[in-house]
Amino acid sequence: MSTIRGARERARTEITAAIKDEARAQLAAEGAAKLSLRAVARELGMASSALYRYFPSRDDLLTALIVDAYDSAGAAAESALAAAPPSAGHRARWTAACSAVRAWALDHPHEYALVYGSPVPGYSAPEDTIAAASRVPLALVSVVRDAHRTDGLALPPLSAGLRAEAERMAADIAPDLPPAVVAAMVAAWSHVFGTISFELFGHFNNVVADRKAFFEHTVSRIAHEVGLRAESAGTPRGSSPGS
Amino acid sequence: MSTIRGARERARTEITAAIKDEARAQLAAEGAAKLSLRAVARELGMASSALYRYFPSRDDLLTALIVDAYDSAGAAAESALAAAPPSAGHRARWTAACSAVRAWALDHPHEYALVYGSPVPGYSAPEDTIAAASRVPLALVSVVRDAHRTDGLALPPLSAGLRAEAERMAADIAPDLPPAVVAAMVAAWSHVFGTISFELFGHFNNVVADRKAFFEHTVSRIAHEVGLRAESAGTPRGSSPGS
DNA sequence: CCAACAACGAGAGCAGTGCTCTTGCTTTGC
DNA sequence: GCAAAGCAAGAGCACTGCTCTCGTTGTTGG
Repeated sequence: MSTIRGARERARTEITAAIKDEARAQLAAEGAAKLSLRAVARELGMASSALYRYFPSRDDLLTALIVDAYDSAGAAAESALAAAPPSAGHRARWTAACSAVRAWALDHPHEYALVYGSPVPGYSAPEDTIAAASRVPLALVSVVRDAHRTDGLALPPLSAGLRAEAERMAADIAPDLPPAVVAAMVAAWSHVFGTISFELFGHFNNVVADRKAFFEHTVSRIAHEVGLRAESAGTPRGSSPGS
Repeated sequence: MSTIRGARERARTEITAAIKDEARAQLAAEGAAKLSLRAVARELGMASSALYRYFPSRDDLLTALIVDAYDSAGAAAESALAAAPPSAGHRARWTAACSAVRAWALDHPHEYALVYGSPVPGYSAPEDTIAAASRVPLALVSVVRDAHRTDGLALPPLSAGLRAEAERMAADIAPDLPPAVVAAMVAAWSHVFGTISFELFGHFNNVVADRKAFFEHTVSRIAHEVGLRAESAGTPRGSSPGS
């Protein structure tokens, strides 16, 4: 892995990358449904059968693209957090991470649809995707964790029926956070992606015009729901949590 | 339309229905991607080319199924509301409608994915789908409207940046409701479907175990976010909004 | 150094797809 | 009663994922 030994190995990694690049280009141009192995091979000047030496099936190629897409989205969220240090305020970091994910989705709509839309034909999420898939939610968790350690969190309400499940989730995801916060985090996660999906998949057509404003307002409400206090220290909490 | 005139018209409506039924069966069995016109024709004992007399293309068949799916989901929400009269309490009706949508989604996962997942290949949301697509959100709005008229609503906070957009949305969707409530309703709508989508599309795997409990808790939180007061009249609003 | 071996690229081919066009047949409307 | 329109069927085109075989080429152990 460290040093490329022979010409053959070098060629293999290069061709594998070229295939993925061309496939990604087709994905971006036409969507996952129209991604064709033969078209990729044609564009690369090779026989379609040769492509099967690198990816045993079309679904395997798609899975590789899925992992890359998860990583790409995760990297966008992480770099947004890196650019917004804790001194900027936890709520600002939360908004920055969420907006970065939305910007990534708008920039890569077909890749977003590939990972957060309906699962493809016969695919079942392979194990190797879960690490990449976890990067965005983990980035969001890290913001809340930082806030919990420094300023503290306003505990979200937790219904009695969810207490056991919330404790289980907390043990799995973030044992250092209160179960109520972890449950609210999972809800926040699905709310953020629900909003992005609705915008991207056309459900906001004729409904929401200023999508950016709506998203930022929603994300701010979600931050409040998770327990992130209002920004400037001292504001009690009642007045205007949305701005 | 009212009376079926000739044998030919009768046959046409019957065959059209048979095609849709068979297509729906294939959709439920294998998903939208594997729905094949030729397979439908084969199963119906007719030539594939004959099918084009009824649906000019595969996408048109899918569009018909999409409209039916929207209608089916909307009917599920509406009948849940019909079964839960206003006397049952607005929050109970809200929960009933949301749970009915979730139950419908779990019962018809491929149809749900067809309408709320990533849009199909050469997608374009035709005008004739919007009426059907509006049934579920309108059902949710009706619950909130009833609550607004009788018990009143707790006004959700509205950030300054969204005021104009919220007023625009309110004018379009529900002029009789406060803009802040309408904005919260749109967010609630995307949150509910984000949660259902995450459950259905596998993003809750290894995260949420008790999906029903999580969904009901989330829906209750959303109700609070929209402004629906706690159930038993008299409780101020601060104590336990989640239960 | 070179022979055995594994990886590789290309081509042909199979089964399947959406869709079109032409050819007859049947029902409808004047 | 007859022309016109609606209809079913078949052949065919261009495309897809995928498999198999057959030479070729790079790697590697003796």
